[in-house]
Amino acid sequence: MMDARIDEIRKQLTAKGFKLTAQREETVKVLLENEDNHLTTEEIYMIVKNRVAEIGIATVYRTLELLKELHVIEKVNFGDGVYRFDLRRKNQAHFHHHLICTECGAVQEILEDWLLPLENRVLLEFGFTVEDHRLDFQGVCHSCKAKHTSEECKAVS
Amino acid sequence: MMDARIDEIRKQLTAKGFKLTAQREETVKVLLENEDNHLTTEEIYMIVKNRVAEIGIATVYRTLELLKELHVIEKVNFGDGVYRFDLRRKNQAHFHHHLICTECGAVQEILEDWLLPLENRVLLEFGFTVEDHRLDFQGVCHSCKAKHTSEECKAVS
DNA sequence: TATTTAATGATAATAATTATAAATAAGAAA
DNA sequence: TTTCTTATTTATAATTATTATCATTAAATA
Repeated sequence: MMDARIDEIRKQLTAKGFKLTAQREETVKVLLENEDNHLTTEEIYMIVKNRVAEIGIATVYRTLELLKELHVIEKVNFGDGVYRFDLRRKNQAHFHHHLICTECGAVQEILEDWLLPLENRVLLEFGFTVEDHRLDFQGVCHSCKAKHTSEECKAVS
Repeated sequence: MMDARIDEIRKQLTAKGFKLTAQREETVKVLLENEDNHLTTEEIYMIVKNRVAEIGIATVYRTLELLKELHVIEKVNFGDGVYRFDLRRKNQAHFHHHLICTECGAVQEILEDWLLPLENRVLLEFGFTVEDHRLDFQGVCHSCKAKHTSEECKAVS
């Protein structure tokens, strides 16, 4: 299944005259293995370097930039000063939504697209044709709330 | 009206033991005068410097950080590598939505809050309590589309 | 007025990213 | 296969945005 995805990306690259080098392939693999995380360039570089020791960080930067151009990945910024990368899942045109916990920093994803009605409204009210979107919610996640209540219980007892 | 807004901010500051210095006041004024733009720290610094020549950029950074803490402004990142600042309008609890044109770069705002139903859904389905949100749409704005059609007309004639 | 504390400006330091240039690898042409 | 051309990489320098430091200044308080 991962091989199929890599082949697909190879085709996308060669179609535009690029090559899937060993460095690029390893970077793609790291992204595929971490589909649920949002890794920074640095983090991706560290993992890739363990496998292809002679890789330079500039190559990782370039590869990520290239994959972004091909819409294989998304470059996101949750406001903590670094860019993170997020694989666009197969058969999923839209960029998924995020629930960012302001207490523990956990990022949960909503895979379903909740914005189609709003995009229609944007077209009608503003004459703006939406090509992509981004929706993040900041707040307190389920487990942090659970932590609070248990702490309150302790405080009372 | 601007003075009233500044007074309000002064109160917020003094309530927390901070002062509204001349530098801070001038920075706030620039933000108020540019409510519809999303200025970078550098841009804000340049404008303020024209009025208070001896101000240093570190002060602008610090002031913006402080205003962010007080929820007077929002720090946003549209993915172009710099942070921009956006004044939270009076009587408007939520952070407004953005329509970002990928052709001309214009950023239009939706002031109305369209996300309340979705925030309720997030609570029900994920047990996640939303404190804030961010919604950006990328696409083609009305005037860029108009440009296209006129160019197509020229091409035909 | 003297004293304490907050805030500032100048500048150094850091962190992330991008540019450069020489070396290497890969594919196409001979 | 060998040569030629081009893409890609590595290592490193340069750049950019941001943060930290620290001496100085301004403001508030006793």
